[in-house]
Amino acid sequence: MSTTFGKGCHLHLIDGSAFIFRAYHALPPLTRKSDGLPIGAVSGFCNMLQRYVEGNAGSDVTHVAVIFDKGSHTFRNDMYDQYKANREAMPEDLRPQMPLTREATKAFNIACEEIEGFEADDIIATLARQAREAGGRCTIISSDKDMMQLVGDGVEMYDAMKQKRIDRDGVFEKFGVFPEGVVDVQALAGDSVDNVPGAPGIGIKTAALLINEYGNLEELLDRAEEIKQPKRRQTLIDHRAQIELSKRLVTLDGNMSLDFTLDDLEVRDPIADELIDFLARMEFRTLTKRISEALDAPMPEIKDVAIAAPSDAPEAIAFEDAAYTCVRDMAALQPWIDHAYERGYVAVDTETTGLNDMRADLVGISLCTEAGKACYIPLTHKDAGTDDLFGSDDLADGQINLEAAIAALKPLLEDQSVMKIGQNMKYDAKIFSRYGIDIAPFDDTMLLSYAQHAGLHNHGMDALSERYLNHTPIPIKPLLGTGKSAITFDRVPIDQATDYAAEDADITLRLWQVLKPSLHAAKTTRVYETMERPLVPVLAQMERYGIKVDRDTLSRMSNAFAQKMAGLEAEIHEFAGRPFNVGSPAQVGEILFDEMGLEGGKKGKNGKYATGADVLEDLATEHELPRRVLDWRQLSKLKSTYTDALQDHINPDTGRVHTSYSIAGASTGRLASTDPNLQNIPIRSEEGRRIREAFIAEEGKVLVALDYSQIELRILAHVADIDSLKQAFRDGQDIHAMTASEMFDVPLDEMTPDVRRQAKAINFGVIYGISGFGLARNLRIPRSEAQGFIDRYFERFPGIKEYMNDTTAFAKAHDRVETLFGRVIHTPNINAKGPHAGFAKRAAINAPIQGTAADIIRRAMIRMPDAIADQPAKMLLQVHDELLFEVDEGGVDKLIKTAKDVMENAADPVVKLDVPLIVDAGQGANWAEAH
DNA sequence: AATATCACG
DNA sequence: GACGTACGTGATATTT
Repeated sequence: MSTTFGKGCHLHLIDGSAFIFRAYHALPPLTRKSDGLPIGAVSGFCNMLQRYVEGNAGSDVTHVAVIFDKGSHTFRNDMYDQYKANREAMPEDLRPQMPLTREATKAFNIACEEIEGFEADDIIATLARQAREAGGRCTIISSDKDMMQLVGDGVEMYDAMKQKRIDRDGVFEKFGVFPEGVVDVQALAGDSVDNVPGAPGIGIKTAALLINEYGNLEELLDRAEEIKQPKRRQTLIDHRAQIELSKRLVTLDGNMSLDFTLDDLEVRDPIADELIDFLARMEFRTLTKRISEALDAPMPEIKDVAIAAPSDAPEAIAFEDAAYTCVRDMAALQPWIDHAYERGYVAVDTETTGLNDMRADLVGISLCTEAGKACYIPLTHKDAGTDDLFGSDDLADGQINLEAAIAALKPLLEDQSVMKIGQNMKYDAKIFSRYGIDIAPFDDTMLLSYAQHAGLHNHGMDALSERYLNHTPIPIKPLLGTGKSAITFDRVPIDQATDYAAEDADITLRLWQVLKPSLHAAKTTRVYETMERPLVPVLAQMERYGIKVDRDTLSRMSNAFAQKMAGLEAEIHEFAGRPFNVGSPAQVGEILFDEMGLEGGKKGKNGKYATGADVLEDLATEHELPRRVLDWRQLSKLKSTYTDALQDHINPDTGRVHTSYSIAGASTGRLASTDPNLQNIPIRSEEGRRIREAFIAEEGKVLVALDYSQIELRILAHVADIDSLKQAFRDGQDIHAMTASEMFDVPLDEMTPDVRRQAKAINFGVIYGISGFGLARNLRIPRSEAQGFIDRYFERFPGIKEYMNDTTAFAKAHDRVETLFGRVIHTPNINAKGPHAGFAKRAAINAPIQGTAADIIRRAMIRMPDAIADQPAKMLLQVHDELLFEVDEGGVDKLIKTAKDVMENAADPVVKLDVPLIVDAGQGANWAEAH
């Protein structure tokens, strides 16, 4: 029944990606009611297709196709590696919807085409050319200016949004040239969206002027010397190669070889069953109804069960009654995999031999596909053994072979259309990656909670289960035991392991059913999608790389510290008149205040003297002993926490130290580093700083440190809108000197270091929610004087006081504050009375500033891997306002340029800061040199 | 398990 | 007018 495409035929080509992105951005994040699958873009896409079909009833269109992009790497990336390089990554909640838009197109019985490595534009160009050569007409349904070069001679565009046809005149309106001149204009003007460089300083207007004058780009470039304006002439001469490259980038490939013909695109009527079945599966009630009526087909029933079961719905199986399955062979595993595909989501949890994801081995995997329905797949449990306490090293019977299970689960865990749900997915993802599985897409209940409830409670599974499911999870302690007799999970009997592990997956799924739907109402979808979840793979990668630490350097330092400590200890005992434990604050207090009778001993609530550094510092003027104790403590700290402990953290397999970052630990959005903490390696004291010499680059490589300069003060200047501070940052002035000058009426060139130091303390104090008492203690000045400084400061910078008042008022009204990027930090004690009140107030003032800085570096980190993908460089560590890289010796300059650029522009495009962000760079063979 | 101390931004 | 007080973290040793 097929006609050959030719004269009288009319081909419609729909730009699929344009439809999808418009649908995604125009609609609020809609989720499928039964399971929470993000579905907003698919819904919008279907509505647009439907409107398109309705609008075309009775028109002359004979052929139609929806054309999609496929793959992110195209031949244009081979030409120019920066092509489309500044594109934001696809939102996580859009990715699983992409395959569904293809399904939708097919459900409408419209041809659906995509070709790996090519943009939709090229396919469209090729089809448009074929249609034209066959003597037919072609309409491209898109408003993308990149395709305007195709217009003319039977080819037109149609802007579905503005409902406007674009013909040759329409193109002229947009570009100032007719379609044949479009690529020349684009080559000159460049395109910031696709990152096509063009000629600097030349926009569309100028470009059109030039092309119209000289006829075409080649002519223009050949005769560039004739241009009168000197700057323009020079630009064209200097950037000739870049302009020619730009032209190649914007020119569409209309000569692709396709494995289908125009005839395959003939308009077909929808098949009612298939279309309605698809729409019903997506649970689009309104659209299903409308189309059922239009096609005169019965309206199917769409189940109306929300994932978070309403209270009047039948209760999900109680945890106590849930019977969990132990999967012991492949035949038993398959139904679980099938069910996961069917539902489109599955909760996953791994059990391992330990808590260190760099070293622990996989013991088993649990899956949960609906509340109360979960299984545990034991893989490497050891034989229980009969009388031997430790059991044998043989594998227990009745377990699937590890490799076979991995092979069976890998497609599911990597399938873009199935959402994997985990609690603290970074851990499981790291384990899976060691077994060759790149788990995606995923949701993380810990991060869902963190995005919504930071500041209210912690986000561990136990706390979440208690709070949101009213259920206490089975504790792990009784299974593993404690102390010396503790066993690893592979020694836990499989039946006990099943109850525990399957329940974890069950809990995780139920938490997701509660926490995912509430994300949107909490207005934290964007924070979760763009600043929490995408960070997981980035951190996982950094943790896996680790940083090289030289054991010998640490060991030598430990010995040196031990010697010095022994000397100090002897002196201290001498001064005290008797031996005692210098490491015991209680005993130090006794010696100082009871036995030696020094003044100023203050007892805390436990009846112990305070002997903190500030106290000893004051006493040091009166006696030799306190100074010695201070020195001893410094060395003790350095030795025990750093030079000794760090050695134990060197991974024997890699020779490197692998920290673990907790994403949901700090309420403000900062990361925290644990096991070991690499965010508090000494630097302030000269002795401590030398510990950084043990953090080294691999042979032939260099460590590069990039840190934001004064980022929190810059954010303060922006949020409090202080013109003089903002201007000072724009001018690159010394901000503390400038503050001092304003406050104390001292001209900048007469500034003394001491006055500047005081202003610096005040600047930082402001960020922390300043008080006279705190400033007085920090500067060691009388409280009245400190209060005077603060009053003076607010007098000179009234906007700061206003910011503080506004922030606390907002917190009191809403019980939360927010960062510039919308991160929510709850302040539950802000309306409390008593001593809590002061804490809460200062925390509320600090949180938006610290949190915004945290957001900015998070954004930089998320963009960094793509930005440096082509460089011999790895991002290793984050220390709040600093990123540390390891890079091949020859690649230092390029890395600094790229990474600095990413960091300085990390707020874009969501927040436009009134102050520039400045990043300083250092490099060296070790961390001390790099900083 | 709680407390005191001190390392970092 | 008194209360207490700089913000955010993690690791270690001592003491309970």
